[in-house]
Amino acid sequence: MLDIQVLRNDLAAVAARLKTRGFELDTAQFELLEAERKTIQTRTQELQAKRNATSKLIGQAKAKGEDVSAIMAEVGALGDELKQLETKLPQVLADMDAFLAVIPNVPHAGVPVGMSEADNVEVRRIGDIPKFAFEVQDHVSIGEGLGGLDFETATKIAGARFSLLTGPLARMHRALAQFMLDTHTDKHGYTETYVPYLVNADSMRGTGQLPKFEEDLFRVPRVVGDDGVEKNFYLIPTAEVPVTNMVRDEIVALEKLPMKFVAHTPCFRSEAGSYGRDTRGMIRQHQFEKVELVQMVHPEKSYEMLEELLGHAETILKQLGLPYRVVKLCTGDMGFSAATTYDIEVWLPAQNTYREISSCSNFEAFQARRMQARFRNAAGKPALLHTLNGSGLAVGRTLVAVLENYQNADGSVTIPDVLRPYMGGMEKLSK
RNA sequence: GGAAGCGUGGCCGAGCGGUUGAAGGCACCGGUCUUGAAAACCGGCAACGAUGCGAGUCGUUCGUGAGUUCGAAUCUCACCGCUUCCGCCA
Repeated sequence: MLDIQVLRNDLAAVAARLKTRGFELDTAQFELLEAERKTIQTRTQELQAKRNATSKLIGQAKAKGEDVSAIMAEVGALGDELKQLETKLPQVLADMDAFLAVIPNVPHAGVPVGMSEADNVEVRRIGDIPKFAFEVQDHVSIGEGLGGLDFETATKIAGARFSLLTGPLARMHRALAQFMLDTHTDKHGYTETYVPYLVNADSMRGTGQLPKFEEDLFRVPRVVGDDGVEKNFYLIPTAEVPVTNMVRDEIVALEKLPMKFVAHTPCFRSEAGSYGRDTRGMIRQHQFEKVELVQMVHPEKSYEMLEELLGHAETILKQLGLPYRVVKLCTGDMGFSAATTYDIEVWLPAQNTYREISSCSNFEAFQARRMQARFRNAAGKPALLHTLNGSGLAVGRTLVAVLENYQNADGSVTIPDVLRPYMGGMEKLSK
């Protein structure tokens, strides 16, 4: 959510910056809503003030035993208009809120302007791309060759875009998550968290998935109470949602900042609108695991912390010996809530390209404003936090990357050194 | 699933339908005292919103939503959450 004050004071400038990310702000509509809001709100408050003052007089007169019928008639006269306005005002405010809720964040000044992925800017490349003296296989062939990767059975159990791992492959999947968690908690100072995988609509709204992107989510309806009212749970599309919402409607003490949390959770995405993309393998699934880094920080520190968080995610790839590059997303390629985003892309030999494995973003106060997530500043006043998050990393895609980058001519896969302690000392996956 | 109780400011905790935005305490900020600190004492201290250049003024908010009333933290109803007891249970 953008700051409505900024829209009031600097509408044209905001519209221009939003245009760089491909969003047309309806400034006429805003001005219309704002004018209506102002008229109704000021008139309502005026009448309320009059009512309050008169009611106070009644109390005083009654205490003295005076006749109050004349004043009562006076208040009664306010009744109709006030009642009408008091019904109208929340509607107008809700209209404005609905208008604001679908406006994406304003890109930070340092974000390259562009319309698509093609305009993203490469920041660095790390690691040497492996050379193979044989024809490389993709992770599906490798996994099926080894045994333990079975899409047919997954499809039988659930449907398309699910996977089934068994044996050493399942173990390596777990090992990766464990290794990531241990690294972030022991070396990077994050607090491990276990969170709900089903969340309410307020939480989804807080981080920006709702109201605009409901079709990307798995919705779980449930009947609540005796009156049969239906409310929804939503399966989390990322741990960002439950973890960031920990501070919703909170005012945290200055000394508690920065707050750094890591959570390993499944993530559920409907992948509506991605029919036909990445249909083979584990790249794009309805359910996948991710180790997520989340920070709530002082607004002055958020860009510094973003670089740090990005480094934490990169550490995992370095430790695993996987080649990758860091890309700064352009205005047109960023997510709805982000002010700045770096993607980390890992090298996938079978695709002969880099593929996204992590996305690290600074949301500035965009999510905090929706969540009313605040801290008490040096002056003792509540102020909005900045929130950040990044994958550290997507576990399924990391498994894919390990299988492909560590494959051998005989179809076996060498286990990266850092994973061996988590694999009972095993050095190789083979048939 | 059954029974009872409870939801008040950053935290704890009072609160007759009418100067209650809300006693008191803690925390926090400023001051006096002190070589410094602590203690003690004095003072300040809710959030959000509207409006104004500004000091300010006004409105809303006591779990949420409806209702009664000229007026609701206080009365009524529904819902949500928490606690305790019984039953069931991974």
